[in-house]
Amino acid sequence: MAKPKINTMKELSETIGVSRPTLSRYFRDPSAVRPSTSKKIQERLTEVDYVYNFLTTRQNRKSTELIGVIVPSYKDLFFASLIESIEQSAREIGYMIITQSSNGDSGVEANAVRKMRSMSVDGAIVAPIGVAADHETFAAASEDFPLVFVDSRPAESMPVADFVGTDNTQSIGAIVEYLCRTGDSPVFLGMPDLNANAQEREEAYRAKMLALNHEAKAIEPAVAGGSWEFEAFGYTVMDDCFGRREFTNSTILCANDRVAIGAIRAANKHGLFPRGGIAGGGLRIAGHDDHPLSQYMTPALTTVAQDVEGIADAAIQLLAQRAQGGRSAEAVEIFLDAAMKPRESA
Amino acid sequence: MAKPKINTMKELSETIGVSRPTLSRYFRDPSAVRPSTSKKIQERLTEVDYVYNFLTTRQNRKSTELIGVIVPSYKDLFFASLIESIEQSAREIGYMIITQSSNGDSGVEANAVRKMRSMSVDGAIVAPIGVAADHETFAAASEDFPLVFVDSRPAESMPVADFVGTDNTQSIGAIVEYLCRTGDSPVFLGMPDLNANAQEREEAYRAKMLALNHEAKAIEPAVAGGSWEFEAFGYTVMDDCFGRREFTNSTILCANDRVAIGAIRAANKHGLFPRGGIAGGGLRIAGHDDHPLSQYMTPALTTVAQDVEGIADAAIQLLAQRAQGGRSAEAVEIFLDAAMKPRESA
DNA sequence: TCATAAATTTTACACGCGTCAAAATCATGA
DNA sequence: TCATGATTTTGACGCGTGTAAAATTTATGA
Repeated sequence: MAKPKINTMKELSETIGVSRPTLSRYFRDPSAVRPSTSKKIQERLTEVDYVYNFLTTRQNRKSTELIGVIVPSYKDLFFASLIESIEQSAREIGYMIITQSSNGDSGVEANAVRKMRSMSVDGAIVAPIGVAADHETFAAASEDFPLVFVDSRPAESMPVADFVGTDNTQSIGAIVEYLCRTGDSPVFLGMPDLNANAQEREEAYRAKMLALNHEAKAIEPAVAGGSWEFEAFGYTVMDDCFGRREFTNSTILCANDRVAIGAIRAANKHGLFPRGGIAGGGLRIAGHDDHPLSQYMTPALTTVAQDVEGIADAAIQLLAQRAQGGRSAEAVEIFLDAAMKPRESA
Repeated sequence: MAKPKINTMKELSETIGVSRPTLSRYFRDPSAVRPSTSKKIQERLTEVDYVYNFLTTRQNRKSTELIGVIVPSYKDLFFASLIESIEQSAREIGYMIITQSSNGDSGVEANAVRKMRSMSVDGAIVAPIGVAADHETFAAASEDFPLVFVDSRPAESMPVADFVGTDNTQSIGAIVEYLCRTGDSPVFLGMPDLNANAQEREEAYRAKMLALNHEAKAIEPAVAGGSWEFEAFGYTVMDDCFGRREFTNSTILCANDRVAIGAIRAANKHGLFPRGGIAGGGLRIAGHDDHPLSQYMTPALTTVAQDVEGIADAAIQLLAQRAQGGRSAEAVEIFLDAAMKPRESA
């Protein structure tokens, strides 16, 4: 009972009985043709199986309505959430996203950017590797289409590098303030130095500690963590510390939730969390991001929630503006606030 | 110090000093032109900034070297792992993947399939919603290109529906056998009835229990779980049970790790896991999939690991074969084994 | 009813690249 | 040096669709 398959617009125009360009106009805007024609097309369309050819339609349009998205990894629920939100926001304005993972590798990232160029995307949203990124590739790309960085900024600045992300000063400030208010002042456990957030968050921590008149202290990882396996990093570093009975009674602020999840695992292995929940004093662990699973940890992870939807939305909006309004304006940087999520772990 | 920007192949051919078709041949196969010409092109190419036009090149090739991937959600590390592996495997054979999330909605899924058709992909890998899928859309798509289902099969069968996934009978069988051997026989906690795995795994559980001469028992969820928020489902159901002091001493086999993570959280909330780890008797919880975070739970989750890379690889290979060898052959179904991951929780 | 303006449809060409047949170039041996 | 065959390059056309300009139809008003 399959409908007859129509492959080209020309075929379709013949079976419907209008000229091909009329069809083209109809697809772009059904109200751009005479109502009677529009109705006729609409009716016949339900009786056949026709799908437009994406490649050829985009070839000739000024806009491809494609948006490129590049993230360091899919296997990170923060980025996964971001992609899902971006896809959502894009869908709403009729855009399609092309996603590529850079696998934490600047070479792969550069290839991904080049692929975006080859696909003539209208714009790209990039969560950059950060360290050792290929700036020339980014610069060349930003000649072709607007580029919006999210989550973190590349190490060196770009020509017109728009950015949308969380205000680390605000988010880290909020949780440092919370931790100081509710118990011991925190020590900081960073994350592998892979993007700007690693440093920015540590600096934000130090600044807030200074402002609150506490001494800042960062845990020096015994292992050199150059990988994106944050949980393993957090676990290994803290397992090592706890094994030496260091920090077993501290408040530990982790640079992100994935590190914190590893740290919690280490703490539980060493039996450092009392059964009845945290009861003033003792080990506390806090994170950053509000990773979807952080509330399922035991103890449930206290953290600050990034406004993922807000970031996705702002990035898409920014891209849309750039696409229309010309590219001359200054670089825009949008910093969104994060919200405290006090739970059990601190 | 930016290299001069070249937009079209024609421009490029003029600046290099060869004809455009020669360039075309060079890009398809550098050895297809005279060595001296090849060398000349190669050298000049490093001095300019030229990116091929993806849309137009694919328009005229017999193969677009595009593979569509549709998953129910990005925010599920199993699917995220799958996508990452597929992207990897595809990259190795020079293919690019186009990913779309169906958001657990069959309407969105159907749109995604149509988008794949419009993009003239060479094939598509689909982790289907399963229940209430739009079969007509799938059937129409499979006329255009080979379709491989992964993870689960759609409720009704397709014309030629290739499938690659885990052998639930083997995987569930293995963990049921393990659980029975090491302690009490398990009760089964399913997952929301969203795809074929939900039922298949319960049936596999019942079959194995029967074979081992144990009585099968499934926990009846008090809540109707129709969403993909598996952790919330597992938590809610078990929190309810534990609140009534039911199953507090049982061995619970969950249909997947995300459900198990929720269940573990509930158990910890009710203080059901002894501090020193599981010591014969008492509550045990096991999962299925080997979710990347399952080893960071407390207790670390005992589970069976799906061979994600194997699935991705097999799916890509299958697609490649179908693309070359014609579409006449029978439907292929590949079932991969899963590997026991005994950890602390059972 | 007819001229004229407004709206719609069609004709014709463009887009950037793949590809084939024909032309040009090259290497080889007498 | 020249004819011959092999290889490489080029000219020309096609892909499916967008789009501007021309042609046609429809609507308006006297």
